[in-house]
Amino acid sequence: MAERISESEFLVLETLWDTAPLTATDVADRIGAANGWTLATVKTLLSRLVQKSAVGAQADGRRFLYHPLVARDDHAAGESQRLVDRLFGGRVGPLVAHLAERADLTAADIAEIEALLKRAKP
Amino acid sequence: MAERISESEFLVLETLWDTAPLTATDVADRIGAANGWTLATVKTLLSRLVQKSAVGAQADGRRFLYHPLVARDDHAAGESQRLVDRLFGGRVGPLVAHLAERADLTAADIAEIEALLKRAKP
DNA sequence: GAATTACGTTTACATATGTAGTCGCAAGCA
DNA sequence: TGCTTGCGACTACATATGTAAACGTAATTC
Repeated sequence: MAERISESEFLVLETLWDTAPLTATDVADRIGAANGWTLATVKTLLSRLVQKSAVGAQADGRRFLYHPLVARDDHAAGESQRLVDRLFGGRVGPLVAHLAERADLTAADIAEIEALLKRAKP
Repeated sequence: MAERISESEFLVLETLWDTAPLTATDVADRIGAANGWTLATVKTLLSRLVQKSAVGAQADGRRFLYHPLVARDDHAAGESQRLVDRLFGGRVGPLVAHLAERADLTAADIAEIEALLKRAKP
């Protein structure tokens, strides 16, 4: 399902997108210290992700190997859509306008987007 | 401050961006029913927005006239930046790519963005 | 075989958020 | 002047989220 994923949960999910499957300890080793989390915290986040069907767990002996059930792209697309809907009435133009105004676009970005638009054109 | 504003609070803020100042009752009249909120709920949301310094309250006799303290554009820009940072490593290109792939771009959007990019170009 | 270790599960607790009721007071109406 | 009404403040309670300890059990080590 499309259960909402929290910020911390997202960081765990990112780790699994990067490498999967991983055990809870693996995940904690990779991002625990960086976020100030103990192994216990990582375990809780993994459990909640499993509950939300965002992550799957395959038994491997007495432990679990966790792997993502939602695609990174799907999640990103969903969140992007949410933002565009909420803040810009579903219009992408104004979003890009905002980002462009804040000089967040490099020349490479511009070239990339222009190429994309050409392809998107009917 | 740049306190995070919740979804419900955002809806109240939107109302004030549309028209300000408004009393709590005014806000409730405008968006209460549509969201299934009672006046009490609207009052709580307004209080929280005031606490977060996102909304200001000017005493008008016994009641308050509420008005936004944060600009709609600033909020939108901040949230957009957050999304881009979190999901796309700060790169705008991939964000647009996602939206383009999902066919969320109309011909008008494309024209608009192209015009924007031309202007943004050095 | 006993002690320690490695796991997942259960439980815990604080803060944020969604949603709303109650209280106390001031203002207007009767 | 007393009653009603309108309003903000305070209080309340459920769920979500951040963060983690305790518990029970299986495996590994000595």
